[in-house]
Amino acid sequence: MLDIKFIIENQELVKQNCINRLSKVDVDLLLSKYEERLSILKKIELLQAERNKNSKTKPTLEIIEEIKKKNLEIEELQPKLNILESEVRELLLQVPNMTHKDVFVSFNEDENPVLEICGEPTKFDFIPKDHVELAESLDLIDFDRGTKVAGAKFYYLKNELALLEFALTQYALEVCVNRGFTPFVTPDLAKKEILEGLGFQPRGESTQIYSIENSDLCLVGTAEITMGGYHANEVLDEKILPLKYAAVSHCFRTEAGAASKFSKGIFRVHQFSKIEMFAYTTPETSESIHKELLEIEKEIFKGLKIPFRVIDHCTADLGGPSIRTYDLEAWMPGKPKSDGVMGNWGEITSTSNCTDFQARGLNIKYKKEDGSKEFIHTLNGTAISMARALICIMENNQTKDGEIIIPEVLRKYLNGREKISRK
RNA sequence: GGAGAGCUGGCAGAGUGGUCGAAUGCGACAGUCUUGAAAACUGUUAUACCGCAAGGUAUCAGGGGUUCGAAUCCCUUGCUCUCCGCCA
Repeated sequence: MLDIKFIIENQELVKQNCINRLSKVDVDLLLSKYEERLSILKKIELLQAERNKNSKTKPTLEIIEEIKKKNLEIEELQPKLNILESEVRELLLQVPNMTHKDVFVSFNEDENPVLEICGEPTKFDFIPKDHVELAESLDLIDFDRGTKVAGAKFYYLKNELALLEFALTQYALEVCVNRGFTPFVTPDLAKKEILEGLGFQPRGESTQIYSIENSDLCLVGTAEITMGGYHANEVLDEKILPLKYAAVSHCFRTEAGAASKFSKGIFRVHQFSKIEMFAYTTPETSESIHKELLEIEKEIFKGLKIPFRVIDHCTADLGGPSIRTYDLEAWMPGKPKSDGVMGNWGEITSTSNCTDFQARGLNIKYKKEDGSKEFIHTLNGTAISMARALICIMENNQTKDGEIIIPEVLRKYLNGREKISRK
């Protein structure tokens, strides 16, 4: 969340930022609720001060009566304060982070500037199949039984694809560890308060988050949640920064209302595995760490020899906590363009600089050399997201004979196998 | 899953109804002494919010209750530890 004082002092900037980011939050309402809250708080504190003066030692009957009166007044105001406090929090959680000055302002979320293209869209001298067809003919994914057992948008990975997921995990984890990241396997569930602190909205109609009934737990949509929550309510010594983590987790998303022909197969599913990078840094270094996260993402996909491009989210497409987000979009020969022609770029990674937005929500500070404390900066980035990486490999590496060439860097994890072929 | 014991400041640990936001020790920081260091001595040392300030309010795991007054009593949730059972 943003600092309420910052919002008060920069009302116009904040409002314009909300407009640029297509956020509908009512900043004026937030400010007036905050003011109202403050005036009631002051009244209560004054009454408490008056009351406390007389309750240090055993009071006379007269004074007891007086204290009782004050307490009644306080009890009357207290519920009002509680309501206002939760209303203020509710509104504050909806205000997006400020935006990096270099981010393209657009109200159209399809206008993300392309920064770079690495490799060229794969060319075939035959008509390429999409990953669903490939998976069917090679017996790599069982959609029907996934649906039977868990419902639509669940699937079983089978045979070489199941092995490939673990090979990808090993490969990406190795890249991260070589770059000084600490590897983790995290819980797949987390408390609502952690999600909220990080800027996720587990409640509401259009939430992407699964909640566990009769508990305050949610299924995580990304290990960003568990790694961001990792240091909640801690003060970290500046000397140990930056902290760089690479976390393996399952990810669960409701994908409410997301069904379409553009999300065929395992492109958009309710569950997948992912390695997420997460970094805690000082404000001075967060921007360079952000670049580093992007570089690692590129290294991982260059290593797999998958063509991709880098996009820089425009304001309309930025998530709430982020001031800037870069995505890698890989070439997916089986993904249709909006006009129906096969072959399109599809999102495979995303890296965001959340500055102190999440740290404020979870109260994570760092201690400087002079002893002062400040909110830390947090960043996250996808090292590899399995379902989508598998799509890339299947579709880009297919042969005329319907086989799939296994990327060289993965072969050592698969007993040296070079391709997946029909049985 | 059963039975029991706990949860207090950076740590250890006192405090069982009234100047307690909390003794004491350790640690940390600053100073004195010293060529320097150690030792010794002196002082400082939780957080958030309100306020220009003086100062005020809240916080002793979380929530609720009893009371004029709660770290202290009651209820409840969470967590930790010990023992038993079960289990990958």
